[in-house]
Amino acid sequence: MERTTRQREALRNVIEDAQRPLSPQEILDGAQAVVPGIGIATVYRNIKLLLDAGEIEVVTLPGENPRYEPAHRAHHHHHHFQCDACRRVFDVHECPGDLKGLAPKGFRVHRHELTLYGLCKECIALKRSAVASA
Amino acid sequence: MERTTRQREALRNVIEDAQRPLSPQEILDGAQAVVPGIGIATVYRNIKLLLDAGEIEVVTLPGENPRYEPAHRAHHHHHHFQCDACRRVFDVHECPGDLKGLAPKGFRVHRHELTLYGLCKECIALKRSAVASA
DNA sequence: ATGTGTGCAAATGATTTGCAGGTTG
DNA sequence: CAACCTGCAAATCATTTGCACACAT
Repeated sequence: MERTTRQREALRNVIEDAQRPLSPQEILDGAQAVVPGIGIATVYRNIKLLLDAGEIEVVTLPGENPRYEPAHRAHHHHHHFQCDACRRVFDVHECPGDLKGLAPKGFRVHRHELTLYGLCKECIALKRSAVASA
Repeated sequence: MERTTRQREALRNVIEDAQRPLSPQEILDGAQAVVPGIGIATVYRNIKLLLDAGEIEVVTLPGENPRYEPAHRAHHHHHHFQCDACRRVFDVHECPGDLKGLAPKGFRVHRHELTLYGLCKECIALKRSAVASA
């Protein structure tokens, strides 16, 4: 049965309080403040536990190391938008829908992942003011 | 100046002849058949060279190590399919089309990446024969 | 007390780099 | 023969695992 430890509680809180998906190292950094001496191995072990328990979810974008966020914040089926300027990632709740027809014949499609790239609202505004002040 | 070596030629051919993006290890395996003794370091060094030369392009899927494919094949807009069983990656030439409407309002979408997941033809066949022999 | 959890360090797996010797132009 | 290349092994980087000890229940 799963036990309650200072380390696990600290890790849970760090992930919960973050306003964005965190990398294992970022999670460790946050937990160090509460439980000095906590090790990176404990972070990885608990990430796995929390994933299995369905408390957190992994966010994997192409070419980037995995990050983790609370499951309740990640909800149901959704996609991501990454800003080419600020690199931040936003949730996209729209979905193109059924894509099973796209695969080569004979293949079976179970699910899909979509990442949109471009400029977020804020970076568009920043660019506009930069041009204006030029 | 860049020189012509058996190793480099072999690597180029393996990548060119493949019908799908290859991992460094897959490239090495293919090249071993032509140049026994070729090492993984040579594969990585030449991948970097070919990337800089614009001959090949990187394919990065969420949570996966990079794979490489010839630039002329990558230049056509396309997507990827990854088999949940054998983990191999295949090109998908179909595209759902315009996805600009999916992003939050105020965002500008420049491009998108789509990855389909499921079972490839071969793994479906393997599963079928496994069931048959059970 | 009993088994889970933790820290440390060694083990992985992927990729990079230093070095000494081999090959190309 | 000078510069470029290669193979090997050691070095990184991120992540995993073995072990002995600590701790929750």
